[in-house]
Amino acid sequence: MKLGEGVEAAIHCAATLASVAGNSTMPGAALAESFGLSPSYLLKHLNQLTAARILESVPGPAGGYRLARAAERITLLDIVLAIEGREPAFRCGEIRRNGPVKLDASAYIKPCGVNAAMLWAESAYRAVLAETRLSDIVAEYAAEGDPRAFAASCAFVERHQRPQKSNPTKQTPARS
Amino acid sequence: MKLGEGVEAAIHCAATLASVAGNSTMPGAALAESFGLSPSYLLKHLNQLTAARILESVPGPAGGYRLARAAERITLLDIVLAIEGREPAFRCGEIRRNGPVKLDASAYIKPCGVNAAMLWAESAYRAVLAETRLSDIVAEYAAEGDPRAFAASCAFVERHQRPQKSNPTKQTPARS
DNA sequence: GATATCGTACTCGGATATGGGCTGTCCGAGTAACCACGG
DNA sequence: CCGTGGTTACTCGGACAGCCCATATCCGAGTACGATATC
Repeated sequence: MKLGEGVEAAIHCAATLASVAGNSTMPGAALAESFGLSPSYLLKHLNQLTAARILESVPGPAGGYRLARAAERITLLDIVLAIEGREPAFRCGEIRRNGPVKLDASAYIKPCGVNAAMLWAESAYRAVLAETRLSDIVAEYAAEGDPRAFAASCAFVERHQRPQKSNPTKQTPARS
Repeated sequence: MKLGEGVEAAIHCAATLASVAGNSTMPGAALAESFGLSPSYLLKHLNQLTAARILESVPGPAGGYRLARAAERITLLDIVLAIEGREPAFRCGEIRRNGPVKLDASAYIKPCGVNAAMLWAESAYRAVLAETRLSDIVAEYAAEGDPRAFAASCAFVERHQRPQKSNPTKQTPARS
């Protein structure tokens, strides 16, 4: 039970991108610099977010990343699942069947109670994450956070965002 | 976000030990055989449960493991924390401070909102696990599970449990 | 001066090494049962 | 027959390798911008 540290980076990057106006983009290198992370490694996580349709990428000079949809329609659950994978954390190996007494498969038609309990707990975890929108994170940061830090963040975004020629049709073209 | 498979083994073993009567014990080898697991490896997890005061171990011949307290007072959270560790899954690296603009530490007296949201979700996860007692798992298994599997499990326990001479004072003596 | 063409520089994307932790196994310390012996 | 000592065998506990995934990095494909040569 340990989340990769890429989750933290992904959430902070998404929150930063939420401050980018319109369809402007921000390069991954700028995001990495914003949090003191390795640019090459952060690209991997940003790529995962792009594959999950949370971010959009624009190649070429003046390219970068932006949110694929409004921050109100992105939840923390989306980001966590994009980074950590969609399968549940608890995987039932059905070890109850591996005992010395071999029973017919009809004895195990009922799902494993342990698995059900663990999955129920995890559904509660995911429900809370699903209730937290990215816009909530940004709003809480703007309201509760230190004004200096917020201003510095906004200035950094303003300095590194690259406006795009309005071409909303052709973006993130290929998907293998 | 992926739990080790030792959690599943630990829960099933604890549920099995809940069926052991009185202060009798059950060897780890029998528990491993009961689920088709490697005895040597299961010992590691049972040892963790013992260190967490969930199980008690009795050395020597006719020794083994038993629950340290009633199954009603053992929750799934206890077992999960004993195996996976007590620290939260999400570790905030405070990457918001690592940006190029160096601010005074007074700008970060407020806790990180991302960290708070993730920890809040995890507290919901743990709350559900804390509400599920080991006795609930056993009762659900006895009521909902297949009667044949339950009877086989009870017979296995009955065959492998070792009664102890009533000596409740001196058990699990040393703790380093 | 306007336009087509070429070169360049910047971006993302995937393929490639490395390290830590979970997995799996082994051997040693300790203890209670068992048995032999003596009283 | 009962008590005592030694042996034995069984248990747990911790120390030792192996493998897989997350981490970290690099290089290549693709694209828009800018300069340049031409009309």
